[in-house]
Amino acid sequence: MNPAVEDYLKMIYEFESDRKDQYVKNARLAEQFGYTIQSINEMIKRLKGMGLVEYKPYRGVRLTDKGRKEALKLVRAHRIWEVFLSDKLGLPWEALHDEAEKLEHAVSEAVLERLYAFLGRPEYCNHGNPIPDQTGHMAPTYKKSLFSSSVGETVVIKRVVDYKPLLNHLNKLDLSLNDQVRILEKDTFAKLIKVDKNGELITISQTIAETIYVTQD
Amino acid sequence: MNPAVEDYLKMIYEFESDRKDQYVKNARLAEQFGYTIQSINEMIKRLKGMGLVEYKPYRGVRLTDKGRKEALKLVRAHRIWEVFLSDKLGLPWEALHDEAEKLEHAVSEAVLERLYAFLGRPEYCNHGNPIPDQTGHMAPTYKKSLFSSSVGETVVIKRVVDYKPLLNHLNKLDLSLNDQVRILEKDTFAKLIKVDKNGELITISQTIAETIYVTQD
DNA sequence: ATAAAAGATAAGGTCTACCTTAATATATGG
DNA sequence: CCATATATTAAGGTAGACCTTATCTTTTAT
Repeated sequence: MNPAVEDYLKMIYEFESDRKDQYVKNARLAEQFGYTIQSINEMIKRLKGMGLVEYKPYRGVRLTDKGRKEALKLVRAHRIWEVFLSDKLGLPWEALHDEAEKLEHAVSEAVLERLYAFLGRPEYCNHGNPIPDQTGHMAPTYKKSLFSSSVGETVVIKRVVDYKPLLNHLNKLDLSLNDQVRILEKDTFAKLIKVDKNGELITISQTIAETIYVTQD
Repeated sequence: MNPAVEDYLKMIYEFESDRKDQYVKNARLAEQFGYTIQSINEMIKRLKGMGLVEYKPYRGVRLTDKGRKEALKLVRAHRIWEVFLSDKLGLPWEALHDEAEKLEHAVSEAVLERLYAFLGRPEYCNHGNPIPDQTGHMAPTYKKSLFSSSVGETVVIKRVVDYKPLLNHLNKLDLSLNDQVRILEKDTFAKLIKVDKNGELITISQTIAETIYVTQD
């Protein structure tokens, strides 16, 4: 279980859970990693040999139970490190992902459990993604997007997609996790949504508002 | 600067500073890593190509300033992680080394500086080794061994060699960093030293007592 | 139904960091 | 000062994880 293998498992896991694809296409992995499809194919064979994925030509790849278990460990490590980096070291949220990406491969389960306890067993990371426990269970994922909210509603930002350019953009808009906003106006033609945050008017494009998840307050 | 290269630099650094060898012999590196001399030779050539070491056949290898700077970064990262693992997560000292070994390669300088500040800028790690600052400067290394102390002296344990079997042995003897002991008896023929720790009589072999460093109280 | 697009496989290449076996050079001790 | 032990170099090999070019197969869309 080296870092390369681990990265593949995590990526496949994220695709599976993200869009509920039955099978993840090799081409999508290639695109995401920036590798050629041939490299992906080779690696998939290796993963299959290790019993971590099942693979159907022209269909794609899917995690086995064993593979999913491994992927969850990584997701868990990643999110726990994000909480540490943010809560204890004060790293800005756009920097968390890349640093956690390195740390997640560098820690034994024993240390991870201690770190988890040290952080107070958080349920969510600093982008609002749930942290699986040792058995793989996790709190629900917020699924209601900001753009799907109705005018007049007051909502709280609970999850954002962990993608650096997006996070930088949200910084510019002065939007963070747990911010409360009220929907003032939604223009489905102009593809814009206008919200109020403590008297401040913030205009957000539909594309961006669809990557922000909220709860009704 | 991949992990393999980093491990070599750190090892060479440790040999250089440990025994003040002018040049580190390839064979010693081979022995320490458990690799063949040929592998060492290849890697040394790579390191030389990167300008990290100078190499004289039949003499050995020595860090260049650039190499030493890199090695110090690693030593620093290693020791800072040890403090974190011990002070914040409560890991026993015999487990620190192996975990820190993985973490030291997985962290950017920016995060390391934040971690260092979070820990209160410690001067020494939990085996008593000094932590270099960003410029490479560090507090003095304790050099007086327990075995070199005289009968009747009261000393404090300030540094131990970071070697797991030794640390396990010290655990069994109930000896830790910052323990105060009084030398009761030193038998250079039997190669034993007897000390008193809070009324407890502890017998230590010369070999072990030479890996424990103290200050006079 | 078939052509174009998408996907898979095959063959051969690179680089890193290891390995082994064999030949050669140097150092040093008697 | 020369033999032996030690150290170095050379040549060729492996596995992992990537690459390219070229061929072949399946899906899907008209």
